[in-house]
Amino acid sequence: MKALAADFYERPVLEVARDLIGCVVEYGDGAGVIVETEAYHQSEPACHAFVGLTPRTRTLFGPAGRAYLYSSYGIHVLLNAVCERPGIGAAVLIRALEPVAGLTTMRIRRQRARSSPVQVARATELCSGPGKLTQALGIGLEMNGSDLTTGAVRITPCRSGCEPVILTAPRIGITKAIDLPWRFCAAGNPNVSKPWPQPPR
DNA sequence: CATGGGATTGACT
DNA sequence: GTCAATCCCATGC
Repeated sequence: MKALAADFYERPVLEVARDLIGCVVEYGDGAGVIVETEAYHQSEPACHAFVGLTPRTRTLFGPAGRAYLYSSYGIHVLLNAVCERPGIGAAVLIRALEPVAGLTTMRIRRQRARSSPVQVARATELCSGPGKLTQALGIGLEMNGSDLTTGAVRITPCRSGCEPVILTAPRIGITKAIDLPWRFCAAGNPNVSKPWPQPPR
């Protein structure tokens, strides 16, 4: 399957975040369907680009369709897709995947960092979080700035006819701009990270 | 150069 | 529910 092209990413970040649900992240032998995303934009303080152009945010302000990778809490690597025009700092955080290929390798990678192998037995525990999925796929900081449209980390389109029902909710794990409903989840998918979004009643 | 705060996870009470 | 691990990098002196 052909990777999504740059014009897919060169749109308002909220649209891209929603449209990425159902698309597939591929790297090496591993792959997973995106089931959870969050949008970040330079206009709001939770976004790294809010502080302007620095060495850290260079990728964020670059061309759309690149991977923005950074280290969180010094332990985890988080994968984002850069969006909008160059000069605009915006990206979609990929928060969770439904594993579809390379599960054996994912289990080995995830098990390495754990004292207990119990949790990695479940497929739904392999990529149910932004730090987990990069570890499961083996994506490291060295991929920062790489091109998602032509590079080793690829994102391919949602299979037509398989578009999931999407839930919108406030972003999680942040302390600023916590009110913005910029989190998108595939409704009812068990691979979504906790806390699960409140379903509409 | 020193300091402090995370877009998290997993272990433990 | 609480809490620590661990490091990048923005900020300030």
